[in-house]
Amino acid sequence: MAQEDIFKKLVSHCKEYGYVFQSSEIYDGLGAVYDYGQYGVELKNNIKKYWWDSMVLLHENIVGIDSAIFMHPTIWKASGHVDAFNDPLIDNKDSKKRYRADVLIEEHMAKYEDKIEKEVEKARSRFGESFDEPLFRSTNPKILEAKEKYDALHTRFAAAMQNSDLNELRQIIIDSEIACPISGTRNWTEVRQFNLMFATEMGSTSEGALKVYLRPETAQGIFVNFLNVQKTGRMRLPFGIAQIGKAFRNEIVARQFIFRMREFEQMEMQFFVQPGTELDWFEHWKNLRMKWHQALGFGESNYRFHDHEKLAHYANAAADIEYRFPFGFKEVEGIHSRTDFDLKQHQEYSGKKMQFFDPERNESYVPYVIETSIGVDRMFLQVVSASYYEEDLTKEDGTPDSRVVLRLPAFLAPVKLAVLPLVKKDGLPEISRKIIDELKFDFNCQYDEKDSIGKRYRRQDAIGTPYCITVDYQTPEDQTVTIRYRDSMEQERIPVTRLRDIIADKVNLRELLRKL
RNA sequence: GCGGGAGUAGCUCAGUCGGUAGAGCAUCAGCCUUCCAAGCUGAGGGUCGCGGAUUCGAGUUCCGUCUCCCGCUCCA
Repeated sequence: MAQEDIFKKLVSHCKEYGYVFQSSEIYDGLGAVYDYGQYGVELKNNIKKYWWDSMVLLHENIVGIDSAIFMHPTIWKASGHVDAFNDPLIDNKDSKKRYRADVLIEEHMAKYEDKIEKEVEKARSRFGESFDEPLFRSTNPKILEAKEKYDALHTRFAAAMQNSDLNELRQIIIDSEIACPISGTRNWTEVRQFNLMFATEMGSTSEGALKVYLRPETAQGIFVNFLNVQKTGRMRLPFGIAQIGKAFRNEIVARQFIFRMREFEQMEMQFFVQPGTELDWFEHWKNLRMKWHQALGFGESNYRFHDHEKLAHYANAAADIEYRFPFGFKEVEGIHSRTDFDLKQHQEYSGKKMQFFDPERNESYVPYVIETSIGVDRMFLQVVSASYYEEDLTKEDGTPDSRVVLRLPAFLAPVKLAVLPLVKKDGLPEISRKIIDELKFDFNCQYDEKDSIGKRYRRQDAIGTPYCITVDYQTPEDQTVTIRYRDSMEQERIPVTRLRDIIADKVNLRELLRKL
């Protein structure tokens, strides 16, 4: 089956079985916003627990926080989000390609610079030893002409950017005769501004209200609490702060189901280190995070690193962990060496010293930061796509059969076990209820007595329940039940009294964490 | 935003030339009692995405609009 079809099936499976619903569906939906259903929320919580425990439980030098979504607006000036994420975009009508208007102009300016350098090189080889480069640069007419054009363009461009003058940006592109690299035409649309951040107002009256943003990333909540946590927790470098929380971004186009949403959830950990050691720690976290993914057993070949060539303004190294989704390898997690950029910015904007006194070195400095940042929703999609199987089976009588099964790792499964009376009479339902009453304190259980036993097994397969306990006529005689395994469909007979221990052992997170 | 595709029951879809809504599965109740979906009987569920136009009459034709899916740029 085509990958795209599988993805479509997966999306409707998520809806049909209560994992993910379109937001505001009865009102025609709200673009790129989704709700998690009764099973989705359980799976999501389990994913978050796996991450949280792998950070906070396993590392004595990592602690968690939960910072507010609203933050002082200056934080986003300091972080660069206010400026860096208001990209002016322009489309070429012929090639249908979209570009950042500022990048187009910058690339055009770079051409003038190239031209100048080429002239210098040419002259250098012509004059040899006697070449006076500064003199040449300041007198050669070709260079002066290029330089003049460059300067004029630069001045105009800088002014336009400063004033956020979108019409002027478009005019610069037209006046500079910049053509689309694909179509070669100059058939451009208007320049439009795309705001990454959601703005709202804080204050009960409109006058005097403070314009605040819904955070576009959770990281800044960690940075601005760096001193609080370091001091109150008596933390010493290296140490980390973990956080799980919602973030909001106005995506230009937001699609591919829950892969790219306007409201999404992040699991971020900022690890503060001594300057100079950051690249070692970067490698360390890259590998550890990859291990965390692979411990789920979805197949090592379905993961890869993608090292960034082009780095963000705050980073000196960056890599993504990509997973092979039905629609291709896509980024699930980013590991970034953020240098001391963020803390330094906050130090400057807030006037507070964002430093750590290192007793060994007997000096204070701004720590460097390694960030691991994973999207909960993307992780959710990874887990679901890795677990979704349409199986062809053969019945005992040889006729073909099929089933849809979510092979979720037992720890992540929303429902751990279903207790099913073989038939709906002769006291079997009562025994089943009693078993659930014992187990419901430990596990998410389900009871089902409707339809044939086979149908009930299939229903549990579809939501990914790893274990089905069946109460049959032998149960009242010797207090045993059968446990049926979702993946193999095989059954074992075990005493009712051992159920709790056996299941607890299988759904425990411990074994997973031990692999890290 | 631009281009392409699609909206009819919870799901998958049919619906002829314009004549007032249909199937399978699912759900619920009952029967049956059976260890791997699709046995029997019955029931509930639809302003056909929304608005307008044409018409005696629109799920069907026309116009507008909204939403979803796919591709292009950004990112978790």
